[in-house]
Amino acid sequence: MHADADAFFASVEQRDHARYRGVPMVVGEQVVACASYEARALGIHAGMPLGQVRRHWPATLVAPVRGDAYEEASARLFEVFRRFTPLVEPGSMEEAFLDVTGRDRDDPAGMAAAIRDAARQEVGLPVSVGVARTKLMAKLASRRAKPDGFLVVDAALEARVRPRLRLDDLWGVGPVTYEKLHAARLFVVADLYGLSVDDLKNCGLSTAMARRVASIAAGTDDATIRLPGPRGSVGATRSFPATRTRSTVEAVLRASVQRALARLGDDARLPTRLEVVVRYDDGTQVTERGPLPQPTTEPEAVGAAALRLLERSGWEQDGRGVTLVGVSIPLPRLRPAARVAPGSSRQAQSQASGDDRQRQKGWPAGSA
DNA sequence: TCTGGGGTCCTAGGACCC
DNA sequence: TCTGGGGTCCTAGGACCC
Repeated sequence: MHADADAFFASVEQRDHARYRGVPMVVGEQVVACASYEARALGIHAGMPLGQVRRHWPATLVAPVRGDAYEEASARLFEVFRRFTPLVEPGSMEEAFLDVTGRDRDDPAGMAAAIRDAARQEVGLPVSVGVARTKLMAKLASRRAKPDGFLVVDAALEARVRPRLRLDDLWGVGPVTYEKLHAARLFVVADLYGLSVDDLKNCGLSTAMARRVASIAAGTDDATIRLPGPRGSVGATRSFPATRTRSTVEAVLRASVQRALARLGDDARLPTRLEVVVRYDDGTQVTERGPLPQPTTEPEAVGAAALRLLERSGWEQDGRGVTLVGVSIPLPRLRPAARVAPGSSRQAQSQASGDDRQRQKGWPAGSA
């Protein structure tokens, strides 16, 4: 099952403020982060500059982004999801895959309705639900069910629909991969029939992507729920008009360090590494990575390390303007307390990674 | 059909070790 | 001392997702 809140940010604002209900409105600061369905009907969509919205649709209401409200709504939404099954894989703040195998009393439509009702009653948000045999099909089903609906894809429907799926509609196939498939005159899933993984690799796909695409054609794409582990990294970036002024670039980088560290919250893990990203005005991007002098969340120490990495990128010697800088802080997979003496570290580490694999493999979904 | 920002996963090449 | 094979870790960059 794929459960996905409709127009999440906009729906939270409409829930909390009567003046936003039933009218075209958007959430955003500079650009539209989320448009209400009423606004979408006019042609407004995420990513559109707010200036353009105000020019063409002056009656459209604009709500500022209230991150805390969305976090809170997200937490309550996931509480609802977890009441139906502990096997919940978040896709983002507002959507998740749920393995409900054996929990739906052979009534997937009833269960989808129950989840939607619970989200509506308890969180006040519309949630669309897709039910199917695999994650891909469930995701496509919830997309099709929007807004505020649900769709159950049974075997007969899947057999009809799957061959006709457009490759550029597939979750996991982005513009780059689609372009390669398109160049090989492959457009829908049925065009993949008879092609091997090697054939797809010869189209320029990586091994992992070729396998994924081949499995979609074979109908063996996965239904595995991956339970979320601790997050892998925190980061912050900021874009700005192209500049070559050192004080500007360094100030933005320092501020990014502060924001990334703040994002760490109560996570007890101490970062040991740091990454600095620089984007130039021709769109190219470079990343400098390196160890911190010692594990720390001390802003001064992390900031100093960030400046060294920035220096190392050679941006000042580069003729191009800089349009974005930021940091990403990878978080250690092992808790410091789990560290062991050097003599046995290898065994301890391989054991730990084995555990992680076990966790990531999760549970098989079986067949619906 | 690109706006900005926050993430995950994969890959290729090199260093290093046994 | 050389050769081949296997493995891990690190680095830098890409693709994709919301």
